[in-house]
Amino acid sequence: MRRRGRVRSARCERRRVRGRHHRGRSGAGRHHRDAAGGSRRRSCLREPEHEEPDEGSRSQRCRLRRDHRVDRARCLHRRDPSVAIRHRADHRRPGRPRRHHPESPVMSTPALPDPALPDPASATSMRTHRCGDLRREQIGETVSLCGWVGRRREHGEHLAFVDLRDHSGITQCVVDNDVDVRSEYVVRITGVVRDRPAGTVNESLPTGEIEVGECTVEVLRRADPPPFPIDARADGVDENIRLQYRYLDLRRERMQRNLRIRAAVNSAVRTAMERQGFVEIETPMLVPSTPEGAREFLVPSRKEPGSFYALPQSPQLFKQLLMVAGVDRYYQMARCLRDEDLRADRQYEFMQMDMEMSFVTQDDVLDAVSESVLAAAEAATGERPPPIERITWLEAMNRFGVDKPDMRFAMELTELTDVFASTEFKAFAGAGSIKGIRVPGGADQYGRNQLDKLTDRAKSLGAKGLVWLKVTDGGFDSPVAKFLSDAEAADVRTRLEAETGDLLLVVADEWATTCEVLGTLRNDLGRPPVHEGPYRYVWVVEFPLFVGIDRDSGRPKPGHHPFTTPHPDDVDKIESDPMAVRSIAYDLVLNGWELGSGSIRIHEPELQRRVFTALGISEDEAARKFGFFLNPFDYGAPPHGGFAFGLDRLVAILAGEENIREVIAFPKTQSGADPMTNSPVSADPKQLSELGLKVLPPAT
RNA sequence: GGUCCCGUGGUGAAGUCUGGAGUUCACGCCGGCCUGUCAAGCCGGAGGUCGCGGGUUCAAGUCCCGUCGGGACCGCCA
Repeated sequence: MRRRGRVRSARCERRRVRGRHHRGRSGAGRHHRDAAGGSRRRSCLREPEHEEPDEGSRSQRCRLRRDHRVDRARCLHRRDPSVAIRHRADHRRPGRPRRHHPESPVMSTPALPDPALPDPASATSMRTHRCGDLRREQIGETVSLCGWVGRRREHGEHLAFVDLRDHSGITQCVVDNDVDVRSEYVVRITGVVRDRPAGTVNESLPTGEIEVGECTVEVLRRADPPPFPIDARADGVDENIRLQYRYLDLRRERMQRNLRIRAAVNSAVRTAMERQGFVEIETPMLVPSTPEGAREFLVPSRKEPGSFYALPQSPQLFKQLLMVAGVDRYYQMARCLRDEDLRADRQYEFMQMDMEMSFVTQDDVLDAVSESVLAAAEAATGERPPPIERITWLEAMNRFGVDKPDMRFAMELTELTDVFASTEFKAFAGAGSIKGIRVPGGADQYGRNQLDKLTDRAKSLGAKGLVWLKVTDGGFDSPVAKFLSDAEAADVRTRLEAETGDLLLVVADEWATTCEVLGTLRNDLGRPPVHEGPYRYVWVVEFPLFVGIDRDSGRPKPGHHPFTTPHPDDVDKIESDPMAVRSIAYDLVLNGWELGSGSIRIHEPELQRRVFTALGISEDEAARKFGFFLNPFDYGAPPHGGFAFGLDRLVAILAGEENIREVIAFPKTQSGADPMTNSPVSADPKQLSELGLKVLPPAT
């Protein structure tokens, strides 16, 4: 009872302390943000009423997200991509003794630990094992674990189960004294590994056969209750709150796993590139602004007020100059920055595996990149994908309507132009291209309302309209059925292999529009979540050299960039039929996500001149805009080509995530803000004056 | 620049269409009970300026306008 009294008083005191602490913490948080200064939007964020998280996601989205999470977990369990990462200890040779002297110094982890050796990341001066390490082999050993207190299950004064958690997993510790430990306290627990009593094994935990008993608990740091549970339930928490407390979000298994998949991918990519003789070379972050491409982040120069650096949107020009420099094979895990609007698959800053090689053809580049991507996939999933297939851009457009086809599902575009060659139906007559897709069993799933929405969607994508046909036993249920001849109706049915109950969607327009609209609808209606089904890697090759006409200048726009080599078979057409010229440019696509792109570059001045001319760029303009880049070629540029793929996207898909923010430790929101650091913040007037800058009042 | 969805105790939701007292549910938190639990259980309690501002109304979480914040998408991303 004496002890209980102590506990009570300790808790009472804690309650008092906690009350003050809470207020103090909130105040401190505001103070911190106040110190950062900011615009009206940010000062609004700092208001007390905004201090507490107050934004919740809506039911449907959340339910979907939760369901998705469950499915994903199942799926991952099935494919088992992360076991090697999560439970590296499993790979230890049984019987090999573990080091468990608290004094044992442990040096830094090698980049590629030999899985056959004891994991050097395990023991430290303070612990003998990580929380996910212990198995039946350790029974009888006295161990020390360090970590955060997860769930506690108290059964009166002499028995409490504490789930001790670190990045590696959870171990149940049986505490029979009354130390006051609460959620997320940082503790060190020393005790003896023992068998769990019969019937109490937890099969859902890798450590579930054992527990640590006779525990001595040292509280290393008390902690306030977290704003959300540090487990899978936080998947449903508003992302803004997760980002505000990212350091807590990252404690969760899912996020730890994602960080480690990312590290494994990085490591595998580096190894694969180095094995192939590529040299990692860093290129500058402060670079000149380049005339073409994405909007750049500008960095003002202090030494030269009024002049600016740009942050690189890619190391493109440097890597090509490295080829001129005779490096032969370059690669870099390159941070790239683009000031364009953010999306689920786009952040301001992102990582690319950037590479370039000399004296090569397309096959050499594709082989080298494939090796690196497949090695990364194997590292993350434990399974090496089959060789990557190739299709041409034209085939991708015709069959899937997009240049980044998701080939995990069918619903391919079907050619119908010839069916309606002499149609009476005005909407189809004279259309450049008519194609359709079949939504199996879609007739019942799509009511009038949804079909109207699909039509709106098609129109917003540039189509003049959308024809829908519900397949019935005798024919079509459709507003346009009466305009189709019997022969046309029969042909449509046969071509699309339509069966009763299907929904058919038909678009008639210019070829590009028809493809694009149906390709988008195909994705809208048929695309599975990114983590489902097989991984379908595909090289899309033979991109057109020019795509579309620039609205402002009236010139053709380069499909990849203006230094891309035209396809040798099409070089003759650069002047006569530029839009028909293919290029040696290629994209790598995974499950409908563009992972990256590359090309064989032009290294001959004459060909470059012809392409510039086709692009409407005069010699003067070329010299002015690209001289700094192309003049070095005159000192001897080797034939070369390269590629870059986005690591964030690759990791996201391999981790089963729909959003690259989930595989970035500290991402930005869609508006480009970081709720944790509250960036961006307004600049100190002194900084501005040093840089010779003045902020204009907001235009109204 | 545009379209759409969403802001309700610490967290997630219901309530909003059809205005009538801050109502409800789950988790968490605080206290009590509890010796084999494992997202423990039982009992009790605290906690909200319904994002913010304006309007309509006798009356607004609910209707209208604006605004801030989050998300998805179009434009943009050579």
